[in-house]
Amino acid sequence: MDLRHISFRLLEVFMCVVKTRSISETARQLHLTQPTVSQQIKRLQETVNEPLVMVNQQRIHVTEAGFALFQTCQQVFGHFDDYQDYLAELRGGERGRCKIAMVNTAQYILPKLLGPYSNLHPHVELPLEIGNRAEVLARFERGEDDIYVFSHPPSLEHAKAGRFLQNPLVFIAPINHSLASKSHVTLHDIVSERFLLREPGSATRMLFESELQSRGFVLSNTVQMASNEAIRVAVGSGMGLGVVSRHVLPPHDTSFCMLDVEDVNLASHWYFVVRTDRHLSHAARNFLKFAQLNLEQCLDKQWVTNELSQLNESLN
Amino acid sequence: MDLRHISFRLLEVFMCVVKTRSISETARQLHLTQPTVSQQIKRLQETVNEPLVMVNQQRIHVTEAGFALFQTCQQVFGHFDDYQDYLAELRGGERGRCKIAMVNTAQYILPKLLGPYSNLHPHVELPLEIGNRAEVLARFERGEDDIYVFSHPPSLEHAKAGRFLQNPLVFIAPINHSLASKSHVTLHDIVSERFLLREPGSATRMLFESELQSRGFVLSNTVQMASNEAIRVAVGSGMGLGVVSRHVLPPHDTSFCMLDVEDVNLASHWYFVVRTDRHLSHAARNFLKFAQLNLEQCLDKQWVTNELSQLNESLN
DNA sequence: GTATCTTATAGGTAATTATCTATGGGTTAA
DNA sequence: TTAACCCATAGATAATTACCTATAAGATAC
Repeated sequence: MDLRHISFRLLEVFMCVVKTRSISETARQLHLTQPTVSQQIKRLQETVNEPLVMVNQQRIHVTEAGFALFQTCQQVFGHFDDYQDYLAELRGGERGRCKIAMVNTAQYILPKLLGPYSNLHPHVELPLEIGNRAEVLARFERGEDDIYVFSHPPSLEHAKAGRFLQNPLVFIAPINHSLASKSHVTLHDIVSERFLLREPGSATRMLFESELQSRGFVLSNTVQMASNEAIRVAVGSGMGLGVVSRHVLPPHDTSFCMLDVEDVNLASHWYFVVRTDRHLSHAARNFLKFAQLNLEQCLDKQWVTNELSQLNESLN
Repeated sequence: MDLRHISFRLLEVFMCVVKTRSISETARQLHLTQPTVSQQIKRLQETVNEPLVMVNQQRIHVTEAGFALFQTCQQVFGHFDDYQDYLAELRGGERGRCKIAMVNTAQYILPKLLGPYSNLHPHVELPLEIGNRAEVLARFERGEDDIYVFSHPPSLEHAKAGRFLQNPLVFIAPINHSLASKSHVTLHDIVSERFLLREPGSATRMLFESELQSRGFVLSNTVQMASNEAIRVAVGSGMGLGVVSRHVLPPHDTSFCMLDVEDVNLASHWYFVVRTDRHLSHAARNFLKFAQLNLEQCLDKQWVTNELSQLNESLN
C-alpha cells in the first residue's frame, strides 16, 4: 500500500461514503457527481489493495478493512483538528515563543513589561538573551531572535525600530564627593575626575564620548567596568564618577548621589527593533501590541515615549 | 488551511526535512533534487499558511508551528502503520470475519470443523446463520454470507462448490417396528407406512421423493415436521418411519433403529459453496484452506470426500 | 578568494488527479 | 411493467502535481 498519492480529500470522500452508506448521497453532500465518488473509492481500494466497501442490494456494506480504515481516518482527522486549534492559539498569540535579546541595561526596564505580559499569556515561551551591545548586535545580524532591545539601534536596512522609553543618562558621584553639594556643576568641572565606564561600544559610553568630543573634552582617567552594578557600587564606594542610565539606579539607594551637570543633557531612547526580512512570530507581534497598549501602566509614565503604533502598523 | 490537496508524500518530505534539518540531505535521502524539496516545503507552508521552517545560517530552524505539525504527522503515520499491521493480519486470516450460512442439517457436522478452526484463529469472527433450505438459498441469492453449506447446491452460475463429506440418508423406524428385525427389506415394503418428513424443498426430502418418483412409488401417508430432532423423537415414539441424514443420529440412541432397505441407496454430499461474483474475505479463504487440510481429523473419516483442493485453487 | 556548501527561484514537462457527461445494468416500489 | 433509484464504467478535459534542469545568491572553510 503506497500512501504517497493519497490525499486528504480522498479520505474525506471515503469517510463520507462510510457514514452515509451511499455513493450518491456522498456525491450530493460533497457537491460531486456520483461517478466521481465511485471512481475515488475505486482508486482508494486500489492503493490499499483491499476491498473497503461492497455493494450488494443497492446498499453499501463496509468491509472489515474498510471500517478499520474509517477509524484510522477519524483519528487522523482528529489530529489535524487538534493541530488547527493549536495554530489558532499560535496566531492569537496565546501560544508560541517570543525570543527577546536585549543589552544589559535593558534588563532594568524590560521585566516590568514582561511580567504582566507573561501573566496574561502563560503559554507563551519568553526566552530572554542578555548581552553587551556587541553580543546583541551579533545576534541581531544573524537574526537569532524575534525582538531586540537597543538604546542605540543598529543600521535599519533590514529592520524597523520603535521608541518606547526615554533613557536619561545621569552622572553619579560618591555621596561625600566635593561636587555633590555644588549647585552649578558644568562638564568642565568634572572631566578631570576619574570616570568608571562600560566597555567602548556600549550605548551609554558612546553617547557620553560623542558629547565630550563635540565639546572638545577628553577624559584623562577612566576605568572600564563590565556592568552597571559594578559601576554603581564602585561609585558608591568612592572610586570615581559614573555615567549610567537613570533606570539602573535603585530608587532609594543613598550610597551615591546624582550630579546636576547643567550644561549637559545626555538622553537617548530605548527601542524595540525587529528584522523585516525575517518572519516575526505571532507571539512577538502580540507582545509588541501588548507593549503599545500597556507601556504607561507598566513603566514610569514620565519616561514613556510610546511610538510603537507606527512600528506595529508597519508590521501588518 | 485546506488539507484536501495535501498528500502523504508531502508530509513525508516535510518530516524528513524536520528530521535532517536539511533540505539537501532530504533530497538525497528521498532521491529527489534539492529544488523539488524546497518547493514542496514552500507549498506545504502555503497550504498551512504558516511558516514551518526557517533558514538562517544555512541551517533549518523548525518553527513552533512546524514542530507541532511534525508531531501531528508522526501520530498520523503511526495510525497508518497500525492500519497496515491490521491489514496484514486480515490478509493472513488471523483477523476478520467469515460468515457462514448453512441448512439445518449441517449444524450436526460443521461445528466439528468450526471448533478447531476457531481455537486456532481466536480473532476471526464466525457468525453462523442456520435456516431451512429456502432461507439459506435466499441468503445465497443475495450474497449475504461468505460461505454456504448445502447438500444440494443451487445453480452454480455465479458460484463454485466443493464436496467435503458424504451425506448418507438412512431409514429409521421405531425399535419395536415389525420391519426392524426383518433382514431383506425393500422399498416396496415400506412405502405404505406413515413417513415423517421435512418440508418440501429440503434436500433430504427432495432426494427421497425423486427416488420414489423414478421408481413409480407414491407415499400415501406423510407428516411434515420442521426439524430433524422432531422427526427422530417422533420416530422413536412410534409415530412412523423417517428418512434422515445419518449425521443427525446420535451414536448411541436406542430409541429407534435403522432399516437396511436393500434396494435403495440414497446418498448425497455436503458442499461448501461460495459466490464467485463477490469478494471472498481472507478469513473465509483461510477457513476453506483449513477445512481442506483438517477434514479427516475433524470429521468421521469414513464419510470424508475431500474435494476442496479444486475449490481452493479456483479461488486464487 | 576560491571552492564548496547551502537554499531559493524560474521555467519546463510528463504524469496524475479531480472532475465532468453519457451510458448501461441492476433493484425497488408503485 | 414502468419510473425512479442505485452503482459502475468509459471517455474526455482542465487543473494540479511532482518532478526535473539551470541558475543565482548567500554562507563557510581552507
